[in-house]
Amino acid sequence: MDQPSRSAGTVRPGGRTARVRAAVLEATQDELVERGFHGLTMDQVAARAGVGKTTVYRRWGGTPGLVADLMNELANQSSPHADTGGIEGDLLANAQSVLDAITDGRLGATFQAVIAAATADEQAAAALRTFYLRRIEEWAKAVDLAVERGELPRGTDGGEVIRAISAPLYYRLVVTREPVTREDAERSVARALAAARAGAFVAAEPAPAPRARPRAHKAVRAHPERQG
Amino acid sequence: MDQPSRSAGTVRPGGRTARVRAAVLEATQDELVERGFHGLTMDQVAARAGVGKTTVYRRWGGTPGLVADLMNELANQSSPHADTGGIEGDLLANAQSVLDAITDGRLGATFQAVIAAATADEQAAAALRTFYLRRIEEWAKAVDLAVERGELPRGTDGGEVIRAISAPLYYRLVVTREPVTREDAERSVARALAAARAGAFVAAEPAPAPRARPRAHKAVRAHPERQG
DNA sequence: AGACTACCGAAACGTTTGTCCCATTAATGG
DNA sequence: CCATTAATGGGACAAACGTTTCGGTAGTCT
Repeated sequence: MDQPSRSAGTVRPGGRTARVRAAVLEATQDELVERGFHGLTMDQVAARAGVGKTTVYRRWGGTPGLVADLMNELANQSSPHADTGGIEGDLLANAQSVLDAITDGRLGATFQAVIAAATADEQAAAALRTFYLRRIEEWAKAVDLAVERGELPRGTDGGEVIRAISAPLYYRLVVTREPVTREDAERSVARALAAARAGAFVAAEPAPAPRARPRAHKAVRAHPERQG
Repeated sequence: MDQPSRSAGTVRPGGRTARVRAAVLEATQDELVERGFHGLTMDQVAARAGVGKTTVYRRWGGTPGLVADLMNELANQSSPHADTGGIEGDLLANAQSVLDAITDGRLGATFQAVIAAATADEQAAAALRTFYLRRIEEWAKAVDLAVERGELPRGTDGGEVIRAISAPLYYRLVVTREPVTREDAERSVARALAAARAGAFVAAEPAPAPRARPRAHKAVRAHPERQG
């Protein structure tokens, strides 16, 4: 939200500023791995980065600002969706990357920290939301391709399929706080795929004819013959 | 973990102690509604409850302890699973109760606070885990009944179905931080149900014969002929 | 009713956290 | 290479936080 990465107008993005930012973000990540978000202190980060405490407060405001900036940094490094040629392979790749983001030591600590920070700070929440909406949008393309290949019903909402795969993993991470395993990821894919094939991810109401809307109260069913 | 509700051995659960606890927990909830977990301070809670700051520190230790105790209190008030006669109605009731727990002002603030607290404190995490595992276990019965009625494939994992319904809602709440609506809840039920009917929630490997294990890599399929 | 004692509460205390001031450093532009 | 000035860094400062002490209040038991 501020000017951590690149400032407006007539400032100097030159060497020192960038160097300080890199050192601070790296120190932040180290601290997150060792102590988690609640154990993150501005003082400690400044000391570890070898910069003045004042500087860290001035540029990031507080620990939520630090993790938010870190998240924005990760957002710039996000990779494109997989394209294995089949929808199951793509979705498994997606689930695997979610699993990494959760369980991998350094990366996992960062993501969990941002989730924690987002519960307390709107800036961190915005960074989190932006990151995931962008990520969902990217991976939704894989689903769209599968629809075009005829692997999934026409009209399937790609973004929702991607969410459906991530959701159970985050549920275990944040709500029930159980360990999240590779098997969980595979099951998640299998289930989302089963629902998608059954047409449960086809948008309910395109509403072109506003006449006697079909209140689907029993279950949502696929209509593959509808021309998208 | 301490002795908030009822102490061990030769203590006095008498009037005053219970009165103090009630006042403190209510003040805690009020503060959570107004300021959220990160704005919760022991000082403020004590003042609002009209009790001494020392007392709150002594009995609850810190703000995570407060929300953990609050969660334990809610756990005691949890209601049994719905039984509408059909699995879809039951699952919709479940989704609705999750939705309430998330969006309802007072209740929602409490649950979100516990989720936030759990990211920082093991005591709060334990309270959260216990609450949800118990809740899942309770609602899984509704799925089991549906299996017995023949509405779902034999061997369907009830707990996993219940998780699958809650997961997308919490995902929106905690990760993408989008508003969670009634439509989200209904969609969640429809999708979980579609996957369940397709047999995607049938346990993959009962593994009685450890010979040449069937690596199900294509998709998980139902085996309704297995004798439970 | 009276003694016992578990529990509570007000205030003082040391520690941690965040802010401010001002001298110093080092990019930038000529 | 030098002047300019954005940005940094150390240290002093105020506020918030959590802990400790000790006197007071009110259940509990006989």
